[in-house]
Amino acid sequence: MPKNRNISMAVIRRLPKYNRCLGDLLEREIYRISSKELSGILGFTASQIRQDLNNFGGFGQQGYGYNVEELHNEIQKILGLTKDYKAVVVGVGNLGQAIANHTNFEKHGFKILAMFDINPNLIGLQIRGTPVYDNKELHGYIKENDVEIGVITTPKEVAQSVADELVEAGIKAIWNFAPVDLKVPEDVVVEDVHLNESLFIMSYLIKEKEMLKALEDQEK
Amino acid sequence: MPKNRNISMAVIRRLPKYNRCLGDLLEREIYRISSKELSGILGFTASQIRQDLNNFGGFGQQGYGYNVEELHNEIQKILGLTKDYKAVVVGVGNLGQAIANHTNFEKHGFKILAMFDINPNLIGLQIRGTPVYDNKELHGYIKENDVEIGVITTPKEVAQSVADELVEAGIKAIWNFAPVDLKVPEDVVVEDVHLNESLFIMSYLIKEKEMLKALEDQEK
DNA sequence: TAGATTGTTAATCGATTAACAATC
DNA sequence: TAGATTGTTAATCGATTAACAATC
Repeated sequence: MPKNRNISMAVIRRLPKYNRCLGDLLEREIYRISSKELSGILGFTASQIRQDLNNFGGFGQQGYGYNVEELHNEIQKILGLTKDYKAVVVGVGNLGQAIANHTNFEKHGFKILAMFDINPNLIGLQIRGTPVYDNKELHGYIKENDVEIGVITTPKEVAQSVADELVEAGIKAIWNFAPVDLKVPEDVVVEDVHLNESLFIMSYLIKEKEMLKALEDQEK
Repeated sequence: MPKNRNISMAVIRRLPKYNRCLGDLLEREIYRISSKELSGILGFTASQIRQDLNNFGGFGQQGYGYNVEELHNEIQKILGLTKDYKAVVVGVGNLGQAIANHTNFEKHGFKILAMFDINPNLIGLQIRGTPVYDNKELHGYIKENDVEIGVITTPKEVAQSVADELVEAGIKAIWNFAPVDLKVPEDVVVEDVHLNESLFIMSYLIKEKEMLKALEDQEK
């Protein structure tokens, strides 16, 4: 009976970290854990962990802590990982293929049914078992197969128009790898993976660390 | 003359967005912009934009706004994009290859010199011009070529030991695609791209949006 | 029961927004 | 000069941390 509603993005972005941590603990056959111990592993304060979890319900027990398996199950439910999703990839470049072949996603219930491209050399091929169709068939395919997720790995120039097609066909969410801010109606989810931004942030941090080091050396 | 020091991560993570936006404006031959106009494009408040930029210096002019080209140059400098970086990729799976072949990174000064793997079938190959070497040569190669960035696209089981090798060889930063929290000395930068987490967050948001919609329908 | 640890309220801290004097 | 818009200080908002009563 989750209390839900108005969970902040800061909390949501930590949920997968709890999920992974609890999975690891289970693998190590640890079945009980306190917020204090979790704090040691995750690097969040125990207080924050208790606050975060209590957004969704009281999963712990005073004097005991949390049952790892139970909490793991709850968080999987919260994340929506207990159901399967159908996805298609648009843009059969290296990145698109890498994602389609990434077996790990399927393990978590994200099934990539097909890929789409405009390149006639690719259309009709099977790439590791996943068929490549013509972009023109995108709309029909999504409708027919109740596809919920569209992955955009096209060049940035066509990303918005692909997004429009996906929305038009009734997609629920777009996993966007193109370096653009997509405009979609508010009932469509967009989750961005902006590799460029990640790289540039790393570049900034390298520079910052070097400046800091130079400053320290100077002080000596 | 940047005032730097103690810039919050929230600000840093917005810098690439300013950078991209300004690049787009230049392409559209717009040479002058106010924080108010930027606000309309980026979706940040004008106030936040001025605050953000003033962390690094006063780039604007009262009554005029910002010179797009000048500001773009400044932000590129701040991000450290005016110099070149040498990188290697460890783990020649689909993702590793996708990253090595992603020409866009090279355009911004990130040069991928070589890839490393333990698979004897891959070692010795050239993949689109990038040579694949044996993991054993990693340490020597990094030292000899002054490689600054190591990209980890290995399975998660070996990611930490690869990170250790990279650190040992004197790398400055790790771009980590493995779903683990790497432990490194504090003078090494780690920037994570956790695709799993991104996917799970999307899953959560889909569920949340569905619940919201169901609730709205109920109210009618 | 005594000890441990949660759930939750209150206090603190940091980031965002508003306001406005400075100035181009 | 008058209008526009910055840089910057002050006010607000939200997220994190601390504290502690409830309770297993």
